[in-house]
This record gives sequence, C-alpha cells and structure tokens, in this order.
Amino acid sequence: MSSLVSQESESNSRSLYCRKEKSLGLLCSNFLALYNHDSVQTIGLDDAASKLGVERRRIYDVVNILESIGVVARKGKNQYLWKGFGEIPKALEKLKEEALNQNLCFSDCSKSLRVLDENESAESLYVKNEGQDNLSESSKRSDTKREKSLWLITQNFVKLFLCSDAELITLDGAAFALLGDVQNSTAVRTKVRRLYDIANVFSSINLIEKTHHPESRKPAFRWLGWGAKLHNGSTTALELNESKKRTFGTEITNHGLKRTKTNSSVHRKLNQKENMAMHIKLDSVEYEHKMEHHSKPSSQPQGFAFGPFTPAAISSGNKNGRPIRDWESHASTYKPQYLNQALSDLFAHYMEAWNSWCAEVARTEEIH
DNA sequence: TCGTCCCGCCAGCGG
DNA sequence: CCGCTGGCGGGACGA
Repeated sequence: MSSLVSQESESNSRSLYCRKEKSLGLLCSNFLALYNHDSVQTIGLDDAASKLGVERRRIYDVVNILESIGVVARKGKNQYLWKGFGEIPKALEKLKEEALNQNLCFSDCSKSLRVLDENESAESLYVKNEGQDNLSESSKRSDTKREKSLWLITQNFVKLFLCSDAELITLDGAAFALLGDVQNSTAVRTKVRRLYDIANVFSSINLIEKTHHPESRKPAFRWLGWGAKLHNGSTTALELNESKKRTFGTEITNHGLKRTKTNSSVHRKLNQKENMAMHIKLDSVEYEHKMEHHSKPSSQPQGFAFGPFTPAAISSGNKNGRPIRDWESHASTYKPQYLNQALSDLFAHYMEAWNSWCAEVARTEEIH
C-alpha cells in the first residue's frame, strides 16, 4: 500500500477536491468564455486542455456536444473551428427538419405538461425510424460505434425535445426513447450516464433547464431553446450564458486535486458483453456530419447582441471598460413582468447566477 | 442511501 | 507503431 496516497500533503490545504468545480458544465462555460470571441477562428484541443487545466479527454466531451449544435466544427486533427452561438438556430432547425423526415413519432401528441419518463416511453413514446432498412453505402459493422457516439446521442436528445410534446423529459425517459426498448438495463444506465453529460453542457448553455416534475418529484429537463427573438427585453439563453462564470482568468487549472480514489489498484473488468440488440437507429446517418459546408454567413456573424453580459467583460478583464456595477444595480432592480412560469423560473435562476457571479468577482478582486 | 457524473482505461482508427 | 479519439462504466461525491 501507500503507493499513491494523497500526495497533496498539507502544502495546499485550502484547495480540497470539489466535484462541482470539475463538472462538464462548468468546463463548458469556461471553454466558451475562452473561445467565444469574434477573433477566435480555430481551437486547438491541446491549447484548450492546457488553458482550461483539464485532460484532453474532457475537451472531447465538450467539443463533441457543442459540435452537435453547430457551435464548433471539426476542422481536422486536433483542430476545431469556432462557429459561434449564431449557428445554433440553424442547427436546431436542421435537426428538427431531420427529425420530421425521419418520421420520429412520439405516438402521443396531446397535453403539454407531460413527462416523458420510462413508463410511457417504453412503449408509446419510443422513437422509431421509418427508413431504417437500407443504409446502403455504409453497411459497416462498425456503425454501432457511430450510433453510440456522443455526437449522435446529443442530436437525438435534442430531437426528442424538438419533436416531443412532452414539456419535461426525464433522462431515463430519454434513454429509453433513444434505445427503443428496454431489454438491457446496462445499456440504459450507460445511456443515462451520457445524457447526464449532455444535459450538463446544455444547462450551462441554457438550452435546457433542470427542474422537478410537479407530482412525481422526479428530476426532469425542460427545453428552453435558443430564443431566436432577440427583442430587447426578452430573456433568451444568450443573455444567460455568461452569468455563472466562476473564477476564470485568474487561474483555472484543475490539475492535481484528483478525487481520492479508494485505493486504485487496477482492476478493469474487460466486460466485453456485446449485448446490444435492437437498435432503433434514430438517425440513419446519411448526414455525413463531417464537414458540412456550413456556409458561414459572414466573417463573424453572430447577429445577436448579448444581454447585459458580454463575454468580453467577463473573461479577459473587461476590455470594454463598461463598469459592472451599473449592470449589477440594474439587474437587481429590474423586475420583469413575466407571467409565464417558465420565464419567471428562468429569471430566478438568472438572478441567482448573477448574484453568485458578482460575489465571485468581488472575492477575486479583493485578492488583487 | 442513491442520484449524479468525474475520471481515466483502453479499443479503434488513421497516418 | 504511435498519437488522436472517444466509448464506457467503476465508483467517488454530495444532497
């Protein structure tokens, strides 16, 4: 024993491992803060990994998910292109259209406040695909790999929201829907794990929001969408994005501080069960997602205007000099007259995030 | 206790 | 063979 005990011996007592600080969602936020600038063209994975202080593996997670909604696009080995949030509406539209063509059917299309959970999705709500027969060109066996990719799972998850009438979706429900059937609990569990990851980054982008279903108490997610309106006053995900930054810019290294592994000792199971049976392939590929021409409207489209929070002000020491205080007072004074429940929830979340961020900033400034 | 999900092993694959 | 990718699930964390 004693092989790898905690090597963080007292030198840095203040910095204990904190799971939340290492969440994918947070990493995603930081990633965006780092690259969401007009000047950014390409993103180097190594660069991102080192700047964000995480292992490269994690960057893949973030990037794969973001790629699904057009925010970034693979350029080549180790390189991604920054496309921007402006791509999201287009990506979503395309996904929706795609979903419709695929004839995804969530057999029940009625009430609005329904929860897509395992009970019903198991039979009636499962996603089916009409033209699943001839995949023609690529009848490779290794297609299963693609089916399980984060990229595809993410897109299908989005399609679920876009096409289902269910207002709230449970991860279990989504997992069942994406799998088609529930003959294998292991598969479901794995799928759910992935969905947690996706949900986290989507939450950090405010594409979805986590809540609890009124009755069942079960945690579920609500689609917030990417409010394409942009009318001033309307709260969109865009405005919320930069709200919950945490100590960023000072030193965001997460290295070291690993969670204390029980006692490690390598014991990998080599569980090579190949139980995957029926795959209701939601997507039948044919959308060689690779390098879609993605006509970039202009050099740096982003026709959107950030709300009170511009990323520039947050990440690299607000260069635009706009005093944050103004916004702060404004934010704490402004009371929208939202009657809509979803919006007011959103606003509450927004305020909370804003406040915590302010506290964070204050704390950081103190040190300097 | 149990829902959440970090972490990193290692299989695939392209060069 | 090497380095990049990223599927996968054990098990740690935190409510």
